[in-house]
Amino acid sequence: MSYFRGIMTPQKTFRETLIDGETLFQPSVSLDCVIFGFHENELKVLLVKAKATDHWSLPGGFVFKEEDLEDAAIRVLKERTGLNDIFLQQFHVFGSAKRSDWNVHRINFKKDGIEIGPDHWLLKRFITVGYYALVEFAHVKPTPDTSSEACSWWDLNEIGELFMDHKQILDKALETLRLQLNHLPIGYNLLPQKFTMPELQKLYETILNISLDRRNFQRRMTGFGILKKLKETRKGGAHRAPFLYTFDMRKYRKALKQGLHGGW
Amino acid sequence: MSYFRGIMTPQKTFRETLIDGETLFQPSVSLDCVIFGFHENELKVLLVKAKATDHWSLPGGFVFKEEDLEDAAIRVLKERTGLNDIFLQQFHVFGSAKRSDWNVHRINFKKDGIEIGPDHWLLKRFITVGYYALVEFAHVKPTPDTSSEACSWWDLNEIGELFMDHKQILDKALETLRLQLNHLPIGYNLLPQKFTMPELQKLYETILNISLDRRNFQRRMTGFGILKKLKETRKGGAHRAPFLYTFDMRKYRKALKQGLHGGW
DNA sequence: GTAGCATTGTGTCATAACGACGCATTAACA
DNA sequence: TGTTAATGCGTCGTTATGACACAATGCTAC
Repeated sequence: MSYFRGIMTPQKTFRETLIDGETLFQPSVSLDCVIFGFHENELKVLLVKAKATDHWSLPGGFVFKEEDLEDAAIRVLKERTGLNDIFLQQFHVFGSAKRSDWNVHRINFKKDGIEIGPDHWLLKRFITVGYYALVEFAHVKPTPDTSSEACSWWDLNEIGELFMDHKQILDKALETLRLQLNHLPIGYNLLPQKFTMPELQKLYETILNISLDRRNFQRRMTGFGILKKLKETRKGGAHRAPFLYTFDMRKYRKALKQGLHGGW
Repeated sequence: MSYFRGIMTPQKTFRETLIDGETLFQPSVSLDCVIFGFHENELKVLLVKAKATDHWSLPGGFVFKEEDLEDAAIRVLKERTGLNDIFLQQFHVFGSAKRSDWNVHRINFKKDGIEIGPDHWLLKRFITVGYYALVEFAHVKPTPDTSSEACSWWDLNEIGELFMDHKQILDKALETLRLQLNHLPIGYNLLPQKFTMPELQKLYETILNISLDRRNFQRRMTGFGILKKLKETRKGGAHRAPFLYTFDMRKYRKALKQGLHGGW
């Protein structure tokens, strides 16, 4: 977690929260969100850039004293994306005693004209809970908080070094996504309502990082019986217009309980 | 987590730890272990019974200020089982704000002649990290700590109500075990070095809670190429002596990377 | 000892799933 | 209107799966 993302209540400024944090938040615990979207046939991740840091980081936050951990994650997502009802999965806890060099934070704060003492709550050790979220790209309005320079989508392949251990957290999220692809409605949550078979295939290929045979993919997906083929096609592409599909959620959920059998 | 299991250092008594806890441990964070074993063709779980509680609970503990979360789990496991090098997997964080009614704890402590104030660190809110462990049943020496009445194996089917939300934690551990059966060396860690095909099958059947065809099971398992068939048989049973097998760890690990393909 | 019995070892067969690939169709563009 | 490139739809041989038959073996009971 970046040390000052998503930690503000709507009523309080960043500076106030920095002082009050110890009374507001559950100590020791933070959370970080890996927010996935799918756009232009690429998997994207929403990152934020704090003013005082050199690197981009995952949007994160802390847990209010009386707040459920999961509600805190929902709150952070709402703040950064503007969305409610986000598909959210906890995937790992990062609890190394030396996840971060907190001294860096003091220096960064100082650069920003903020002095914090060595016993400040923000400099204490935090164990962070990783959540990943799947969102419909087009519905998201990336929203930086007032302490951020930026909040924007990054192509998965273009992400370099991240703040603290955030790259590891991201990698673990991707690994989890892969393992859960046959057990959770991942396609449903990343794609728009209507989508084409090539789009669905590209999503699978991106997540699994493999390439698949177009025709076999189609046979298998339709074989699951979780798709409804529409009579519309997606015109405007340079070639033959592919048919649009939607998920048949009843059958999709039913199939996922068993896990979508077979390979990949 | 039971509120006073596994929180003692070797040097300190329970009562001392109760006082020092706030300075020793990372606040807000606890961990609970679901320790699985396999014995007499049944899946077992190691539970502890605290003197002051009415219910059995999962062995758990807290995290020292400078200790990695994972090391804390390893420490708890070592204390309860006597084992090093335990197969350990983090599976979920339980972060509901109202996981427990801490008032119950005060009453229980009082029964035991221990008075703690309303601001005592043990009565604060804890977010607990669930770990499951797989151990070789025969190697374990269940060891209660000095504040426990008992520490012993329970058959999975005979476990009734547990302390706080520990039943939910156990259920989630089982669910995770099921999902990871084809991706982690679960058989290897639960079974003794040498085992028979019927034993391996029973393990699968117990974890997945289904029954499988004996002959198809054997074909599939041998088909993976992860087993070495020995020339010995397990004599002493009432009928034909089954052959013994061991895992071919090289091939096992290699196969798990892809996931053991196919059904179940 | 030996017959009975329950369990394990091994194999068969039809069916379904899978991987690799061919060819016709169609929308945009030149 | 022909070219191009992506999509729709189908084939074929191989492999994996589910269901089941029968022989082999080690204890037990007489």
